[in-house]
Order: sequence, then structure tokens, then C-alpha cells
Amino acid sequence: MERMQIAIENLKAHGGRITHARKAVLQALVTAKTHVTAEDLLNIVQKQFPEVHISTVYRTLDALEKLGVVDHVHLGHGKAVYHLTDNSHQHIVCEMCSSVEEVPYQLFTELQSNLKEKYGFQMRMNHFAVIGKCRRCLKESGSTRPSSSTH
Amino acid sequence: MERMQIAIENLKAHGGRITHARKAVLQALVTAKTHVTAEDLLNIVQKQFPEVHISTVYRTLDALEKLGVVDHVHLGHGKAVYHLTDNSHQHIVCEMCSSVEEVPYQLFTELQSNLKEKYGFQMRMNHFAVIGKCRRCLKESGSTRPSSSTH
DNA sequence: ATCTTTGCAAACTTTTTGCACCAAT
DNA sequence: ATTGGTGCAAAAAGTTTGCAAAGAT
Repeated sequence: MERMQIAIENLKAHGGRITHARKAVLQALVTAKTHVTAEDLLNIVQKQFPEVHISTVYRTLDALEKLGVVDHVHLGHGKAVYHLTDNSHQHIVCEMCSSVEEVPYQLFTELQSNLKEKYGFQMRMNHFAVIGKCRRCLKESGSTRPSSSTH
Repeated sequence: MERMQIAIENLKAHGGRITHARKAVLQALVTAKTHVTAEDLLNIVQKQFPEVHISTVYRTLDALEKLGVVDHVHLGHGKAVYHLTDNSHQHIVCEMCSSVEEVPYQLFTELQSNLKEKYGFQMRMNHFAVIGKCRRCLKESGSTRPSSSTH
């Protein structure tokens, strides 16, 4: 409710209109919290408003992204995932089983300062995924299907 | 020449066949060295072999990727970029001007060990991009077009 | 001779866009 | 009343696939 209100005010402040679809997308984002695809959001939203179209979801996400409320990441092949901007974590994605785990952004702060210091580059937390192999797949390595890899 | 030979032997060793197209793609990769799209490669290859089709490029890249010779990254929206695996660097991508800079992988080794230690996750170097704002855009910040953002 | 790779066209997946209508302010 | 948002259908953009023919071993 809290976070929704902020986003809604933000939208209004920029001349945006508050529609059922937008509220529902926002609500879905707040609830889902992390790595949902546009399609995921659509499915959630359509439970309440079946007539909402995927293009509306994309356009809403676009609008929210321009306001800085939402961000998205390309975890690999396929769909992008969206989330509210202040979920401070990074994603580690297993290239064997495609699992996604969240790790605290603190692990990345040193990298962040190094990039800033040495390259003048201001790294954006939360906007990329680290690819590799997860604990489980490493253990079973070889025995398991490299299946639908994420890269 | 060197690196091409290694890749070629690798291909042969796995029952692969050495074709004009494959040699040309490999050559293009060796020459281009970094962040080329499948289409870039196609253009290069077609200078020598105009009949080569984009699907051949993709299939060649797939094959090379399975051998560990090639890797690809999704730098953001749009096309993936491919490169030979032993270019030990990471990419930092500016979300304002879309410029790509390479930084030595050493900056990432600590993160790598942390992820291994704390999460059992074996991070793959070279397979993701760090998004943020480059020095120049930070300086001009606001004054410049956020143009074709990479995210 | 065998089995892989190729070119082509067509399918597929994800995202974007044009347009006429609808709805929020 | 005005302007921005929506649904739809169709296009785009990037990549993958089925197939018959060509090519590498």
C-alpha cells in the first residue's frame, strides 16, 4: 500500500492517469516483489481484469520505468524480468538449471567502488545478473541435463 | 591463426566438420575479438562468402559455444554479442550512451570467491554486463540524451 | 557411403506500434 | 472537453527449426 501510493503519486505528478490496469500491474509488482516477467504480471493482473492486454502491461512497465519506480533485467535468453527499484539484491542465475537466487547487494559494493574509482563508472545495482553454476548443479555436474540454459 | 587452429582441432575432435562458413565465422571472431553480434559476424563473413546465411552463423556460434570456444552476453535490449571465451574481461555498459567498455576480470575475482564461498555459486566470468553510467555521461548528466538505453 | 552442415523459408518468441475507441482528469 | 491510456491486430526484431540438397570425412 505504501509503495503503491508513492508510485501512484509519482505517476500523477508526471501527468499520468491512474487506471485499473496500472493499479493492478503495480499491485502485482509489489506483491511479487522480484523477477517477474511481463507475462507473469499479465497473468496476475488478468485474474482481476481479464481484458487487460499484454501491450498494456508493457506500456505500464515502460511508464513506471521512466519514473524510476521499476527496473528490468535480462537474465539471459528470453524474457526480461521486472521489479521495483528498491529491492536491493542482485541475481545469480544458474546456466544449467536456470534457477535464480538473490544475493545481497553488499557483496557488490566493493566492485562498485572500484569501478567508480578506476573507471569513473557508476554501476547500477540490481540491473544485471551474474551467470554461473549453482551449488546443486555443480555437485551433480555432468549427471544432469544442461537443459534450457539461460545464456 | 593460433587460436583458430585450437578451435578447429576442438571442433574436429568432437566429430564436427570444418566448412568454409565455420572457418570464416571463427576468423571473424578472432579478428573482431569482442562484442560482435551474429549480424556483425554475418556481414564480415559474407564479404568472403556471400551465400552464407544468418542461421548458419547462429548454428556455428552454438556449436562453438558448446565447445567452450565462444560465449555470448546479453548486454541489454536487442542482440546478443559473442566473443571468444578467453578474452578475460568484463563489460561495463553505459545506460545513457550505450557505450561498452572492457575492464579486467581481476576486478571481479573477489566477488567470484565470495559467491563461491557463501553460496556455492561458481560465477562465470565474462558472461554478464554491468550496467550503469559512464564517466562522460555522468559529467554531462542531464544535458545529454538518455537515448537508446541498454536496459 | 555416411553423417554433418547448409541455405532457405517459415515458425517462434518477445516486445513494440498504429489506430480507433474509451476513460481519467 | 481534453488528453492520455487501452485493446486489438499487425509488425518488428532476434533467434530457432524443418527440410531437402550439398559437402566433409
